[in-house]
Amino acid sequence: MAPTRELTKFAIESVRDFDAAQIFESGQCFRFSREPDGSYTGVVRGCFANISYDNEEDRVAIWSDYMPMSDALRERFWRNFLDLDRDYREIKRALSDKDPIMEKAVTAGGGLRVLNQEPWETLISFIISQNSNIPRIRGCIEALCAKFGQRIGSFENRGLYAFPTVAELASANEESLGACKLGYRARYIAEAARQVNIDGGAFLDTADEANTQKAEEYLLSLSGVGPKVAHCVMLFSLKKADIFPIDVWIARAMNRLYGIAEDDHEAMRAYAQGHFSPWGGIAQTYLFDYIRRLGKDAGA
DNA sequence: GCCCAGGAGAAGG
DNA sequence: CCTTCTCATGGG
Repeated sequence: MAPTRELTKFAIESVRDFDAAQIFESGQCFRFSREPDGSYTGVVRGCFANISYDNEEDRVAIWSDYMPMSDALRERFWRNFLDLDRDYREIKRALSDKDPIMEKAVTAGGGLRVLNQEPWETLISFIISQNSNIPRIRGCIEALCAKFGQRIGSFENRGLYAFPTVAELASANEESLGACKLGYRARYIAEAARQVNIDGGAFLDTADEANTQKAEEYLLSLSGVGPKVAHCVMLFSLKKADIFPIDVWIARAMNRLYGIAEDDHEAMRAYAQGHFSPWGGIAQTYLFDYIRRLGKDAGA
């Protein structure tokens, strides 16, 4: 990629099991866009970044805004975001051994990884996601960032904005939120922002491995957050790799591929717990990708 | 125009 | 506890 603003390059070597398109178009994140050269640009914790992968050199290249930190911390930052410290080769092997369906899913989406995103952004993004579709969710989030987030410059004629902070959304009124085409979700977001603003949302920054129960309980207490949204926040931003979020696509996959009744989410969760643990959440990511490849009519 | 979307909340049984 | 209805909107 030809940098058109003051960007610095950072490379991470010896990375395998990585496919930028699979990762950034998997529906786990909504702020990355594909560039003509196949790289992906987005904003991570207020930092603009363009991320690409060289399949022959096993190298991830990241062009980003200047980051005021040592190279060691910078590497840790991106390794954490991209989940590079997890051995997906081993996880894929373990999941493939479980059953032939998962083996196919893992083979098809072999470059997927579960990103470690910023919890607040993940929370709001998945409140928006309910009963919507991915292109529209992306549009709503970009509108929200442009209207309430801090401007951090531009890239290729597009304005760049940080995701709005808790305080920025807590002080927004419902009508101005409505301008982002959020529909009935505008109230959920206004209320959730005020709740988190008051209680500090402490857990959102301190993902305690032993605190899964408390994290879920807290999330479910927020406006507009039910089981599915809570589980997505836990999996995609709180490092809960064994959590198995169930949406319409996963329900479809568990029905068509595993023969479980499409409305029996409890049976699906039990099956996941029994067969995919401790990688239920990662298995879910492969399955989500796989059933969408097959199409909604697959196996019907 | 019609159906659907990475659901949640409230009401009613 | 469970089932059903409603919510606002745009992408395909």
